[in-house]
Amino acid sequence: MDFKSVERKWQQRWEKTKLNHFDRKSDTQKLYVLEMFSYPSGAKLHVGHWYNYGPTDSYARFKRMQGYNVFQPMGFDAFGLPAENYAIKTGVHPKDSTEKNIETMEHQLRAMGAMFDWSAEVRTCDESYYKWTQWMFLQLYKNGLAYRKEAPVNWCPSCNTVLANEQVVEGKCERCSSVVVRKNLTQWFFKITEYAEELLSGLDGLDWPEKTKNMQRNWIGKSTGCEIEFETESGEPIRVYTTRCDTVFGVTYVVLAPEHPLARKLTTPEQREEVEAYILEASKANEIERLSSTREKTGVFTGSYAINPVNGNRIPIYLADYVLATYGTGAVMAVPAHDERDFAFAQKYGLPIVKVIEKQGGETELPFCEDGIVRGSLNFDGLFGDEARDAIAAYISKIGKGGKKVNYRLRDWLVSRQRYWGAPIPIIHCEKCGAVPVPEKELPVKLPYDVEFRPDGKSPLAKHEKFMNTTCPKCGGKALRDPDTLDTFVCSSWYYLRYADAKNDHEPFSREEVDRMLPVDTYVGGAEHSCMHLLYARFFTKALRDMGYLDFDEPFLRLVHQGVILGPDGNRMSKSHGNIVSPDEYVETYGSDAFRLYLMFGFSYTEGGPWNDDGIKAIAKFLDRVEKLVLKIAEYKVPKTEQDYGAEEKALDYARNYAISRVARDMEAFSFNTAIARIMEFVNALAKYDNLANKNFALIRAAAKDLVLLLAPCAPHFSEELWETIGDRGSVFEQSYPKEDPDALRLDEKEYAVQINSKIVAKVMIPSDYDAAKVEAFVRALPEIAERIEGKTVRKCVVVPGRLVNLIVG
RNA sequence: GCCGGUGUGGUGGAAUUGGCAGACGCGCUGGACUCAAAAUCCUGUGGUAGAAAUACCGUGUGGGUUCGACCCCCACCACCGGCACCA
Repeated sequence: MDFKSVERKWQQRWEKTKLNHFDRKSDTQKLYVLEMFSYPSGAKLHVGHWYNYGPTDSYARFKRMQGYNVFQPMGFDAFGLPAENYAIKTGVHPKDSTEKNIETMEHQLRAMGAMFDWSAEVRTCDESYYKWTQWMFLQLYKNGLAYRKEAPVNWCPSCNTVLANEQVVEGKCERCSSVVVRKNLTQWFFKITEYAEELLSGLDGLDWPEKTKNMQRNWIGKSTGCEIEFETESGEPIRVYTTRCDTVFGVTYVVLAPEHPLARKLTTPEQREEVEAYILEASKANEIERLSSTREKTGVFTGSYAINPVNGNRIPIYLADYVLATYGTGAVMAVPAHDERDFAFAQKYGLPIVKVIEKQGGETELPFCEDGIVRGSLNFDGLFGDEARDAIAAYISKIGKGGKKVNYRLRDWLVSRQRYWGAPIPIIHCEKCGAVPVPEKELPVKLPYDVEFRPDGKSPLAKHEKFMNTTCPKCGGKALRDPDTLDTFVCSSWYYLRYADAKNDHEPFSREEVDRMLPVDTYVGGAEHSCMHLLYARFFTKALRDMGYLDFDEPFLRLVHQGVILGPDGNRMSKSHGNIVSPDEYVETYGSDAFRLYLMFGFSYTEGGPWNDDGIKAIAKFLDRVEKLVLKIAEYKVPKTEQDYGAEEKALDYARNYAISRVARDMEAFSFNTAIARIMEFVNALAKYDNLANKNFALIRAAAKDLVLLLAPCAPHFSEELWETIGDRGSVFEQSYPKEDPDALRLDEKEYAVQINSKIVAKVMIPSDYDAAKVEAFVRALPEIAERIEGKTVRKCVVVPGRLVNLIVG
């Protein structure tokens, strides 16, 4: 088959007949199949895109043939850092390079022959899209879900610019190798923590990989503990959070994160110098370094003391960078006897270690960090674990020094970026009125084109006077725009909603459309988005629901992660490894159907693996074989008289129906490699039958038609072409997916493995309708079995219906 | 360091979830067609021993549970991925 002309022919025909356009008027059941949209950072589609989109498109086509009204849109996540970095390096404007990349990629996506509904295309960098991204920001702001606070950024003092984590290599700037420090800026946050509980509990009802749900659970990190207030001699109390309040009598010091607001206030004059040096040093350590547990604990004494509320002990206050400002209260009570980090720190700085928990029924070796029996803690002695924690928390609450507290590890989402290539934050800063939202009718706040985005200490937009200078919507006085842009995760947190109503120019989407089309039924994309994108999108959906813009709780009902295709050397494909495989040459040589089929057959979809093209020729051969066989069968004339239906016909019919049932099951499960294997088996059976001298033409023709239908989702152009020859009128994708005939799958006999003492000794056919007793009798009567068990007692007989008999003899 | 995942022939990968390990391919062996090659078709193909029937071994390693373990439990090894010292 000349795949090039065939691909062209059918792509044009699909386009003309609008085959891939979602039918909004139809009342058949909708099915929203979504692949994570492309990020056009590279100029071209890579194997990873193909691996995500090709097989998933086959799933979508399969569901369509099963009768669903399938919606499968595609778009581009077009804002982001790489385009800006590329611009800084080459001088090509991000808008120009991005638009060019999108053009190339869209062309390639169309050539893939997927059933994307391009009429719903979305590009996040278009004004018509980011206008509504800004609108989203304003809604969150109006509902108290967006706020400003100080937060540290990675700062390169030499480039005078903010760096992404990715741009910090071993604590140094990737461009100039200066040591990166952390610097506080006032930035916008979304209050995702307000939804922590629902984001956690909502996971239970989702058809997502258990692994991913666990990752999100850990990321949200709910814990139930106790907040405790420690008075200080300077008057300002320190609040700490602990999950081990049963150890509070063993507290021998308190530790604050170096960034803690009280850090400086609690420092005595004689400790000042040392503390300042430590705070500076801590600001240099990048987060990864700081989180390494092999790193030696460091800290510094503030000179101040706190009072342990339960026993009045006077304990020193330290700063140490093993305590994080972002978790809990940014301060911990240290119990060296029962916490490994505190133990190591106490040993290093010579702090007392007081044992207050004893191992139940054993020697207590310090640090002892498990639950145990409370000792040396007044009337709490003898209590154990949760019992002790409940009692002590209640006591702390009674004396007004805190109490039980649920804590989440999840932090609010920082959305400000000091960058150019993103959606401007629609806020105006007025000296009199403060932060004032841009009125909705003035959206979008357009991103100006003529901007100096080379790094020099300011957000690129801050240098654009025309952009910055404006008037305050409230008082009409002179005011400045927010110079920052939004994190691109904001853009991708609602795109799946926009697809439902992509051309709407007076609202982001109509409620009616979005409630009809959403939630997404099946979402397919990489596992690297488990914690960020997938959590942010869930947050947006819930927030929009609470504001009354939509009426469902979760955006993605089912989630599938495709695996990663590695380079042939087993490493992740990257320019630096020099192991990038381009899909283009394969598509050029073998055609898009063969390439897609190879991706589906050669890997376990959710596992991925190193690239290896050994099998791709075989796939092309397989398609040739199918073509020859089907075209040959298409020539057969079915006689008017009825034809024989004997054992061979029954075997073919079995193979056909077995394939139908298994392929459907495997396609549903994204187990594409086994689905294709079952189709291959069917082809083998069909070819075998075709070799017979006498054949039932009606049966073989019907079987060949089924073969084309089964193959259609996986090799769409190829199958359309064959269907035109052998099938009925119309597109193969307008046909129903074959349904298996249960009668044809019913076998009179089944092969049993016969075991004696769990070793296989024979294989034998046994009528399918035999019950366990009959099967046992049948097996024991077999001469070769009878001979083996003669004179021995059969102590037990295990029968697995349809599979196996195990005689235990002694 | 912690968390998660993976480990099956020469190779990509299957295994109805505790029931015949290695489906379906690739590669390789032998054969047919051909002067020959390619293409195509047929045959065999986990390892060891054996002419063969067959026997033994075999799912990273070592234990365990079970009539029966790639699958469940314990300990360990290797590789991959993620990371927030989470108090």
